[in-house]
Amino acid sequence: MARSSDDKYNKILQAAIDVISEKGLDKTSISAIVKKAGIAQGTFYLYFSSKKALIPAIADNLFTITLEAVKDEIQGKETFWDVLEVVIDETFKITDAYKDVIVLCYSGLAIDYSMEKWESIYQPYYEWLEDIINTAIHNNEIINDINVKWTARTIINLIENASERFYISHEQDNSLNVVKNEIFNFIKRSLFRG
Amino acid sequence: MARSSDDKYNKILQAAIDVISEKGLDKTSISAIVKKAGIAQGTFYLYFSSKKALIPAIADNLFTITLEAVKDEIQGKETFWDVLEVVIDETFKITDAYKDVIVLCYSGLAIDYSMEKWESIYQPYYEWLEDIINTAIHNNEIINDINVKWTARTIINLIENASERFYISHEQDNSLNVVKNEIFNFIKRSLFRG
Amino acid sequence: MARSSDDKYNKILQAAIDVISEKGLDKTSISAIVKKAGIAQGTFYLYFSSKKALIPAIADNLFTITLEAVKDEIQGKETFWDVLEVVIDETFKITDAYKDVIVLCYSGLAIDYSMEKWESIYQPYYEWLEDIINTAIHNNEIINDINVKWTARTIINLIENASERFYISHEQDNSLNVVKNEIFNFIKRSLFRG
Amino acid sequence: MARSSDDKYNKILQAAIDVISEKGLDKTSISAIVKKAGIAQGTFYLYFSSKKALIPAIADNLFTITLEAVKDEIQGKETFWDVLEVVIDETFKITDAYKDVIVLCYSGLAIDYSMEKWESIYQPYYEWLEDIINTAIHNNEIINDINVKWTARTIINLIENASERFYISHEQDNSLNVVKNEIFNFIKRSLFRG
DNA sequence: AATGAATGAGCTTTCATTCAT
DNA sequence: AATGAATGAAAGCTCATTCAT
Repeated sequence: MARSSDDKYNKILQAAIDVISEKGLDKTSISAIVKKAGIAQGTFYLYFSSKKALIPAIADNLFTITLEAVKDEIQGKETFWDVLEVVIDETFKITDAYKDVIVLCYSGLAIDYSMEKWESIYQPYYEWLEDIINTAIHNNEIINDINVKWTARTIINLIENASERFYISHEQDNSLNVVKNEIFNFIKRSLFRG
Repeated sequence: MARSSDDKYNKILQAAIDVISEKGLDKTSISAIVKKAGIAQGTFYLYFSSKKALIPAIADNLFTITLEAVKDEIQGKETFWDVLEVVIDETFKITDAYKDVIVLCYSGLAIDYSMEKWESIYQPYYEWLEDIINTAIHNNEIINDINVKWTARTIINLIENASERFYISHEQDNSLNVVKNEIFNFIKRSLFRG
Repeated sequence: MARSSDDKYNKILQAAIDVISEKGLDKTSISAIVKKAGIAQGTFYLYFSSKKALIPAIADNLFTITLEAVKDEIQGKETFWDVLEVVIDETFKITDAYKDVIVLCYSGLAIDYSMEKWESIYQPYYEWLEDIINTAIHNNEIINDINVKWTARTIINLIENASERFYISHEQDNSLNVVKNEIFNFIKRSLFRG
Repeated sequence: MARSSDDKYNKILQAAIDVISEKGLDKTSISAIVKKAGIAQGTFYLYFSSKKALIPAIADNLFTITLEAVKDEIQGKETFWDVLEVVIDETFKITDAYKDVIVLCYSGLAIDYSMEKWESIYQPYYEWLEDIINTAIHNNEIINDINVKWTARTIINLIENASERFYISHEQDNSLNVVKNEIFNFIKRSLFRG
């Protein structure tokens, strides 16, 4: 949904991400955002209807980045397991890079109970993985008595949670590679068609 | 941590849960809480240092309830898989009952980056499940080449996420039982020692 | 420092002086000031960073008035003693007119131990009198074995205290003229070069 | 007025002086005072009718100390000029020791416009100096065409202000002795019967 | 489209004081 | 006399939003 053509829209969005990452959502004022963006107070409202409208926009931006990164990386990968590895790698990478923004998204999530908006943002990501899974089933790479929709969502959640526990909750008893391996195997054992 | 002996502490806590569940954290004022609790504005601050201090207390309360419910239900269950079923059942039950509070906890999570507090609240739950897993490994019920700590956390996250997607995100394409089954099997396939 | 061009700044300052004079600093709320000034609550904070920031501004305003009044009146006066008389006259006049504000300044003085600010406000007044004294020494009107800086400060304090005792502490056993005379002579006896 | 027999009264008074000296009047709460005094919140009100009632009590305490110190030191001094020297010495000494309390008294001065109370506290000090001056006139040490009451007040104010400028406003261009000398001579030149 | 001064509702928090024990 | 939990009024300040320019 990003109006990438519009200079100011993105300037504001980036300024918002920067300031909120640093200060947290609550302590971030519009005035701090516009100051960083180098625009006037009132101009903000020409591009966003309210402060709350920032959050879905930020989340949307984040998911676009994630999905694009994943799609980029899977070029040439053939098996489902290669794709899974890429998804894990990229999710960890992006979680590390955007941890503050992710936390913000969680807090934004609670505002207005805007779950629907949330779901619609995730939608393309879910659907993309559903396709991948269906292909894998078709190719006899993975078992077929699963609910594809539910499994796509579960896998994404699983990986996201693991990476958040690693980078945000600092649950770092194990090295990055150990954790990535653990999650890869956890999923593989569950889905692999032996 | 629950000072169940302290009348007023719990009165405030319950009022806070009620009001926040209804209105959301942002739109909940202390004055609404104290009004519901039937105490004076200042009295709130004798029991909680600030509005933010409510959130860990509420979360703590929620986890105490969950863990107690689980422990209650597993009386007499023998196998790991029975226990897993109970954990799934209870998690879904409590997610349903406390969905508003759970959302609030997520948003609270972002305030002050208080991840440490968060972790310490989950800790007993994690440790309890680690014990269960270790026993299951010992009994040859599940495979043994897993990282127990990481797996305990992952299972809990997995189940919580599934139930939240079901009750909070209203991802209800499938019936409750189908979903519960799906998650049970997802985990079982991954851990079962055939 | 008076931004006489700025309409609102002065409107607030005047309203603050009025309200504080009437009610005292402690019992004066910002809301009373803005009400009197005919502006919104938030507007106050566009011009003053806090309630406390009013006090130096008020004091500054008061001193500017005093010094200007004195300078106005000494036009054409030739001797040091004529000038001293004017200083006494004007100090008493202004003390009478602004007694409430002066009391407020004393109390404000204690807030934040902001003595430095205080000193910098007095500075131009002190320096002006130092010049007068130096000229008087040069003209052989007064003795020359004094510390000019210290003496300037002392004379101003002496006169201010006398007028405050008269108008604020109501130490009015003697008529205004008697008191003025007493102080004039006290100083003259001390400094006159016979 | 000091109920020196009453243990708790003085314990509170001393705690108040300590806390207020450190934090300033505004930021000092009764709760901090009672905590320091080691008594209960309510007990404060058995000895002082309100927070404001503290200030005259503190001031009274300060003046009692000052006057006693002066009286102590003038034992055996014969001339008015010896006494004047003692008054200067002791005033500077006490100003240095109690600067924070003095500042507090200034700010308290503005509360309630309680000038009358103020005057009554100073009264014994003023009267004591009037007696000294009358004796000096009688002994032909100083000139006789002065208003004794006014002069007593003026001398005390003069010395107090000089010492406050020195210790509180840090007007320390000159050494302590230079300043003391300056003030002694300023007064002597004004009053000496040559 | 862009500005930024002005708005004013509404919040959290403090704290002097009370009173039942 | 002493306590200290409870009170609740009161106030400073913030900040999302508006609107005249």
